[in-house]
Amino acid sequence: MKSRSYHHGDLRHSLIEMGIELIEQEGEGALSLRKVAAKCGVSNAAPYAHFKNKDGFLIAIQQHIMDLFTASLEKAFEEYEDTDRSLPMLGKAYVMFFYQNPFYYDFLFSRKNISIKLSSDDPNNRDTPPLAILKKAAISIFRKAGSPEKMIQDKITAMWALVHGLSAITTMPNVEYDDSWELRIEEIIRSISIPYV
Amino acid sequence: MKSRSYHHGDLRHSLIEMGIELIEQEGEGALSLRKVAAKCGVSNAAPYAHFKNKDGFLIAIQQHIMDLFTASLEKAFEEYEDTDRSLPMLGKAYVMFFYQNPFYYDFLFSRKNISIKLSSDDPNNRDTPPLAILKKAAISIFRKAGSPEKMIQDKITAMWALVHGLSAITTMPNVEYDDSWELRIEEIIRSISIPYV
DNA sequence: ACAGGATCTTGACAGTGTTAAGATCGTGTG
DNA sequence: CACACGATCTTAACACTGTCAAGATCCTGT
Repeated sequence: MKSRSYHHGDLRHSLIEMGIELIEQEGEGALSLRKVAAKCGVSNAAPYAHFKNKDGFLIAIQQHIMDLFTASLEKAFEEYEDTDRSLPMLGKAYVMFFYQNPFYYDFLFSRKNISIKLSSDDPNNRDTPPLAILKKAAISIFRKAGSPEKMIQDKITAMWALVHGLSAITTMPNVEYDDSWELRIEEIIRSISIPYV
Repeated sequence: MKSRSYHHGDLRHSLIEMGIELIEQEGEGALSLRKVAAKCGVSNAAPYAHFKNKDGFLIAIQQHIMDLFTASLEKAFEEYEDTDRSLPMLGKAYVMFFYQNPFYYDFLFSRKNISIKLSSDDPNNRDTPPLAILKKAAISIFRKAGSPEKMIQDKITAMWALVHGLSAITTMPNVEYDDSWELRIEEIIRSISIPYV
């Protein structure tokens, strides 16, 4: 933590924080390793001691945002667990996380080449935490409602697509919303999920 | 069209085509104005006679892809007009367009700063053609089915979010699909839209 | 105490977007 | 038909970027 010594002390975290700050202020296009390094009072090549290259740095930021996303969904899951609103509220949390931080959505899903996976390709079907939480809640609800087992997969996918699509739409520039958008989100999700419950 | 003269003859179109080709071959990260110019046998600064800057070039590519998207939806709309499958099939066309060209999805929706709008912010509510077609078909179906007028807006948004979300999900890397994904798309859309029809 | 690894700096290179200045071409106007 | 003017293209340069090699500095375990 000493700031005047040769070694920074906490450079990795500082770089990530300053990187996010820079993107929020000037947009992702203005992000450069050199600028972030300068913001941390450190030289050009210093970041290369902590990240393989710029993509590695971006992936670290994505991971950081993904952790925030996970925490946000977990909180909503616990709050409404075993409630009749559990699924709509979880979906709303999914959408609101990005609605309130549009840059998070862009940054998490806009760079296909390096983006971390939401759904996994390993044979054990181990999804990323956010998706796993959503699926878990959905399965529970749909089973309880007596949905035919063979349709549950499609319903889960539909539920995921709905909230992900709402996230995409609500973070688009220049999309118009007549009413309070936040209130409508819950109704929209409910209008889809209710028939299943 | 003469290729050896000082003037290229059709540089603007060539740049766009070569740009798309380059992205498809080497990824969007490898796209540079200089490389595209070279591919067209033209010098560094030549593109600046046709586009204000790189963003202008990217916007032109987006516009080109948007035209393809519009044509694709219009075709599906005409094919299934006044059918009981019109809305699911239109939704499927929406998803399949991007599923079959994942790079189109990225390029159209991944760059918030410059992306052309799907929904418009002008008071006349004039949406972009693809969205307008989808809304038109949805309104017609929902009205015919006797949906309460004040819920139609939410249902349309849900429909849009569903197909847009499916597009996002199916173009993600490393998302696993057990069965033939194309067939499932129709069922997923139907499972949502049927209750309304 | 000190060797070795982690961290950081300096300096350099190739590639990029962009602009200014000027060369070449085509085309409408007299 | 001439020719001036605008559209198109080239050359040359600038600042900025990602990245790496070589070396300086610091920390930590033994």
